[in-house]
Amino acid sequence: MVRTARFSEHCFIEAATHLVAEGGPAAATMQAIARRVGAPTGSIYHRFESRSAILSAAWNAAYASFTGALAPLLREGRAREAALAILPWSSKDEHRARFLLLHEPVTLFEDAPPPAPVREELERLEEAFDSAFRACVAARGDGSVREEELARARFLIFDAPIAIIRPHLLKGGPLPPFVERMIDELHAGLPIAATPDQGIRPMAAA
Amino acid sequence: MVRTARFSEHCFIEAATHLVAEGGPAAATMQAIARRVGAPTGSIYHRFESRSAILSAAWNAAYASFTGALAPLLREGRAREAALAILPWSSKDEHRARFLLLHEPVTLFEDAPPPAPVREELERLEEAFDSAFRACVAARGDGSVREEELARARFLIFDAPIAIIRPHLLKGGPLPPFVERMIDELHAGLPIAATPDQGIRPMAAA
DNA sequence: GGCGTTCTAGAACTGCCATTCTAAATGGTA
DNA sequence: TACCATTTAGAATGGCAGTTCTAGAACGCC
Repeated sequence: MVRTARFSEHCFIEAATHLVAEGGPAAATMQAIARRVGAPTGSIYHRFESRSAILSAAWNAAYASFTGALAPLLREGRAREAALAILPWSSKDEHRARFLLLHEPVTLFEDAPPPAPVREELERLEEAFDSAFRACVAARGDGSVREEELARARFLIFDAPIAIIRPHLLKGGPLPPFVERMIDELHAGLPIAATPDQGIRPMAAA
Repeated sequence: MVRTARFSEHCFIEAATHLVAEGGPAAATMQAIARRVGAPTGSIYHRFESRSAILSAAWNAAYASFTGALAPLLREGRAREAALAILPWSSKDEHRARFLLLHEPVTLFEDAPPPAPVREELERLEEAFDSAFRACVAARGDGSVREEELARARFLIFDAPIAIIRPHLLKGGPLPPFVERMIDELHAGLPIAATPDQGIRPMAAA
């Protein structure tokens, strides 16, 4: 067609991801993103209609990468491996992990809501991830999925591993070796299938 | 002395806490805080030297309230009760819980660092909390404190309960009853004292 | 090889927000 | 009662960041 682009959508997303990972959402100003890429600020608007569009696109990319690593394992019912998958994923590129795991979306999009198509894509990603969880839980029990078991699975496979590595992401540097053991023991000690009514300890009834 | 103040330090902190809890850090502009209190914007500067001063003061207050509820239990070695203490604390006032548990400090203070005295107070609070953890871990073992055990204790008592209730804080509304059981079983299944080398399962060695 | 489309390039605009400033009000004290 | 430190009150300021605008450059097609 016409003039070849020097700057791709991808490189703007990459720059935004790095900036947020290193300095928080406020560090990812349009000028900072442009400066990092070496482009004029105006060029960003040829790819993204607004700041929240580029930030939410970066969020979607990171979320898709993460859930894409876990979902296949979940669908096979391999909960433990799925929980451990966060380790290679987060060390593969630390910036994306810091971006995704250290910031709530609400802190990114509070000024302006992201455009509809990007928001819809995130909803699709979340639904796909949710259905993978349901498949995992169903595979482990009698096929039915109770809310409590779903919450347990999400905690064991998603939130707990994140909580385990989060302090080390904040400090920076490599993950200590014992985080793998913690995730492992967590799965050995807390089953996804909720024990219906017998408290583990007498005091637990409370 | 002189003219009596209509607006206290406390009510500005309260307003800032609510605004962040409801709409994220960017919602807590100086004018929004003032409007919520019914004061002119200038009045805030008679109590706080800057925006990051008031936000960090609010952070310190919430952090002190939370750690103050846990520390006494920790020092007595009552890890399970400490882990469960987050439940009454967070339902006592949901706004402070949302403020503290849903936002990393980095997203609050990224524009300007908080003034030195407030930062130092936070360091004191963090040290006190850390020492309570060390006391708890020491009380449960032979008195020595290994890094791994400290990390386990922080996860079991602090990060994991937060991770368990976070999804429900994000959605809003009351906590489902099974979160208490999850925290309980977590402590029954994953001991603070690290099992030195015997994997729980054969595959765990990895 | 001109032409139109798409891009770069960067200056200009707009609005918002933290902060400051000036003036008026207040109320205990001397 | 007069004083004056402190506060209210709210307008003014200054800067920054998102967004838009204008001009010019590059490339592939007809």
